Formats: sequence, structure tokens, C-alpha cells
Amino acid sequence: MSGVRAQQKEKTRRQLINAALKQLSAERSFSSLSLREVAKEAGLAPTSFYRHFSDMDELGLTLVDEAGLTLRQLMRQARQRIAKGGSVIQISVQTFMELIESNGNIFRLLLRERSGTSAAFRAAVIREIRYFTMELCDYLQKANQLDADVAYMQANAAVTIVFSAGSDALDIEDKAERDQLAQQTIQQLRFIARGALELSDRRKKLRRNR
Amino acid sequence: MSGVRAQQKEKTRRQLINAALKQLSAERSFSSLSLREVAKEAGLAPTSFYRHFSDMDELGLTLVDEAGLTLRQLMRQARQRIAKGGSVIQISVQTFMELIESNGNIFRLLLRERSGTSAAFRAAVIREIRYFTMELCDYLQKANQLDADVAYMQANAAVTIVFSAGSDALDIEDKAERDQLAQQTIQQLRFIARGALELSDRRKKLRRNR
DNA sequence: TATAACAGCGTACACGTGTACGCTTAAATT
DNA sequence: AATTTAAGCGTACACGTGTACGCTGTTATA
Repeated sequence: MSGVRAQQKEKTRRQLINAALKQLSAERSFSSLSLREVAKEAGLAPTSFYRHFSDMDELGLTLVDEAGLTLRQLMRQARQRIAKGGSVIQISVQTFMELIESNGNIFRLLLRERSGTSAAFRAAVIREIRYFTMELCDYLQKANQLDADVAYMQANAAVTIVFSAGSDALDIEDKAERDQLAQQTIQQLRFIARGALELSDRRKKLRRNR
Repeated sequence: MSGVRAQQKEKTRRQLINAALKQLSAERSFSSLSLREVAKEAGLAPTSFYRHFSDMDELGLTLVDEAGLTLRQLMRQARQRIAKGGSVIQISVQTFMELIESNGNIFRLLLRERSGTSAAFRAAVIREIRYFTMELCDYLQKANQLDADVAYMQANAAVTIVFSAGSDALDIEDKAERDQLAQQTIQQLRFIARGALELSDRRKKLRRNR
């Protein structure tokens, strides 16, 4: 049981994953990739693909998992930076934008499959994004003493805005323009935060006067 | 030049458009439609397709135009209702949700092609949405006396939130759930409006004290 | 050392695709 | 009335697709 074999298998599995990831781009969606193309890019015979995935769909779901992992990495990194002090919103947006720059394709996958054509994919993507949202919701609730529903609405709106901005950022090559987009996004998140806090305060006053 | 011929041509052209629209659904994206399928659905021989569009892409762009038209219809309708009094945000969201219910497929097209695979499509969709955003921006600027940049950020955020909610609504069949989503969206838009107004006020004070 | 497991390959097949080409037939033009 | 125009059809082709099947060579097990 030395594992030479299993090791090799894992390696070509990664080659398939990377091949698919590489072929994703602005002009190429996952659903437009063919099994043959991916196998070829990975240096495999088409039929060997089946030794690793039963389907292109299965590969796709694996990629979504990969994307979820990246998202969690993002959260960890942002938390670390926040712990060192600074504006929470600014740091979060900046970290997110860096992620998009270095992992454009995997982020594109999330965006496309979110409103994509396969129910399984959509469900998987939505799950990842929901996890992300919930994590943020928790943080907001504790940090700002918000009611659960207010925190959720804020988190949900914030994630929507940030993901949308990320999608736009993917189409911008000019750095100055991207920075401007980031600034705008930060301001929009502040709008939302402000509104949420205000509702929360109003409710608190109402409770006190009862 | 009675136009019997041109009339007939226009009719089958519409049949092609409607055929494509009909085949769009949660499980079927435009890019996954084939020329042959659309022609068949329209009751045409595959090769006759070319008498009307040189490409599936050309048909697609026509559909995006159609969607833009629908969007403008929406704005008109919302304005009429608003003129009769009531909460602007509430009426807008409600009108939007009605549109989605009755024109799900065309709205899906917009959502999908926005982050889709064809540069031409993306550009066309972005143009339509930008128009929509600018219209809202104008309104906000005048109605709330906002600075141009603040109004734009609010409009942009609002449109993002509403479109995202629309996308979610497409996957919900339960009416009560959809209503809840609408309520949440309304609240989120109020957050944003609140934040924008607050920034605007702060700026005004700053100017006064100069 | 003999045997089983299994990753990877090549061949082969049926199927759906876009589209070139020429024909028919009815409307439009002369 | 004679001629031109053009919408729609059928045939035909080359191409890319997923995948079934059997073979080979190497690794793991007994």
C-alpha cells in the first residue's frame, strides 16, 4: 500500500481540474467546455476522463467546491487583516478585489453558474454563497448588536453588491478604473451599513418606550 | 408594393423570436439553443433561418433589444403608479416583481448574458441596464437633491439589488416566499436610500460651514 | 512469484451541429 | 403578360460530440 498508484491518480485528477480551470475565461463558460477538450488539455485520451469523473457535471461540481474553498480562504485572510486594525469595509473590499485579480476564472465560474443552466450547479453555488453570507451575518450581528433579520438583510445586500462589483471588475483592465470601482463599492456598502444601523436604532428606541 | 410579402416575412421573423423565447427556461440558456431547434420550433426548415438572421448571435441581440423594450415598459408603468401616490420604493419593487412573473424568460436572458460568454451580448445587456440605471439616477438626483455621484452610487446599488432579487425570485414558486423576498428587497433599498441621504446631508453641512 | 486490479489508450459508432447549394413557388416589378 | 426577386425546402457534407468496448502495462495484493 505504498500509494504510488493513488498518488499518480490524484495527480492526473488535478491535471483535469486545472485543465478545465485554464480553459475558463471571459469567452468560455464551463458548460461550453467539452469532455474531449478538457481531456486533451490535460494530456489524456478522451475515454480516460471517466477514470476520474463520471461526467462533466461531476467535474463542474468539484470546481464549485474549489471555488468555495477559495472563498473561505478569502474570509480568513480578510479577518486576519481586520484584526490588525483599519476600516472593516475597506479591507474586505480590497481583499475581495485581490482575490478576483488572482483567481478570475474560478470566480467567473461562481458568477456564471449562479444563474446558470444546471440545477445542481446553481444549488451548489448558492450554497457556497449562502455560507459566505451567513458568516458575514454572524459577524455583523455580534459586532454591531443588530437584530438577526436586520443583520441578514445587511449581509445579503452587501454580498450582492460585492459580487456584482467583482463581476464588473473582471471586465476592467485599467487599474485606475478598478480602484474607482472599489471606492464606489466601499461607499455603497457604507450606505447599507448606515441604513441597517439606523433601523436598528429606531427599533431600540421603540422598545425602550414601551 | 402592397407588402403582403414583407408582412409574411415579418410574421415568420416573429415566430423565430418567439420560438427562441419559448425555449429559454431555467434549464436552457440561449447559448445552448441550436439554430436547428429554434427553426424547428418555429416550423421552419433549418436553412430558412438564414433568410431572417445571419447567425444565432444576431437573433440573440434582437432578444436583448426586446428585453430592453420590456425594461422601458416597466419604467413607464412604475412611473404611472408612482404618480398616483404611495411609497416609491415599494411600488417599484412590486412592479418589477410583476414583470418577472410575466416575463420570466426574457429577464433570465438578461441575467445570464450579463455575465455570459459573448462579448457582444454582454455589451448589449450592460447598455440596457446602464440606461435603466441612468434613468433612476436622474430621478433620484432631482427628487432628493443629491449630488450626481451620490445619486449614481445609490442608483447603481439599487439596480444591482433589485436585479439580484429578481434572479432569486425566478427560482421561487411559493408566493408567500416571493412576497417575503420583495419585502426584504424593499428594506434593503431603504437602507441604501438612507445611507445616500445621510452622506448628502453631511456634505451639505460641510459646505455651509466653509 | 502468481494473480488481481486498474489507469490509460485506440477504435468505432451513432448523433446533432452549422451551412453550402440548387430547386420551387408565389409575390413584386417591369 | 413576362420577368425578376426572394422566402422556404430538401439534400448533402464535414465536423465535433459522448461513450461503449477491449487491449496493454504497471502496481498492488495474495
